[in-house]
Amino acid sequence: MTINDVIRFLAQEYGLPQWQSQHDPLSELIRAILSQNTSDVNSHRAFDSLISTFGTWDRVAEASIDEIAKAIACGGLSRIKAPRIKSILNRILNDHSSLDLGFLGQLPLPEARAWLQSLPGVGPKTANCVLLFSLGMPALPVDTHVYRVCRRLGLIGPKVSPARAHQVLEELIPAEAIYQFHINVLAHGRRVCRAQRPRCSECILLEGCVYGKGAIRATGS
DNA sequence: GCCCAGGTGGGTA
DNA sequence: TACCCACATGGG
Repeated sequence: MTINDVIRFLAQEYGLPQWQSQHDPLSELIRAILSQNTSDVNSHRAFDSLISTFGTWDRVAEASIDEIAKAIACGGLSRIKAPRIKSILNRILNDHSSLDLGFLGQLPLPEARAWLQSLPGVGPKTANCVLLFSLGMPALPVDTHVYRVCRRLGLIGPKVSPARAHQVLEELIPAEAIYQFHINVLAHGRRVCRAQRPRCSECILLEGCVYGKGAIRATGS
């Protein structure tokens, strides 16, 4: 089985999601930070609270760390995330004089990613969320679900770290298929691969597939 | 009351 | 470089 077989199978099972930008890059960035190590319910709650409390990002930038922390407390980890959000907004204002990350769309992917990752609290996963979901760039956010499913599929070896997995998977998956791959892997993970087992016996993709012999290869079609 | 959800950065060897 | 751990809240 090849990566193209996996992509084709996922498309048959879950469809062909078409990319469309749902949030501006800054909102996507703040959403991604609030989602770090946090359940979806809590992170959405924290984002909504931040918006309803301050209204605009300029007002968030003017607020104190304590005020931001209070607004996002319902999401958890507020004492870590509030200073990061404050620092990020100040950095954007200092570098670009307005709270607009649209300039990222004009940069080559590696430069846009490097700039994002230079921000406090922004690692590869958070940076790639902004690049993929808001700007439509071929960057793959590897969260715990994507990491777990891709390991079981043999797309990444058992000793590949989550940080390195970003590079490995982006080299493996055709750029034009990254968005649908991400969406469909999450859908697949939710449906059949949740159990904490080294292999997922009910996963169709994994029949006969083990690390090493029989594992999915990057080459071929 | 306990477990699970779930990225980043700092410290250490 | 690799590993370990702190970080905080809410739902089941």
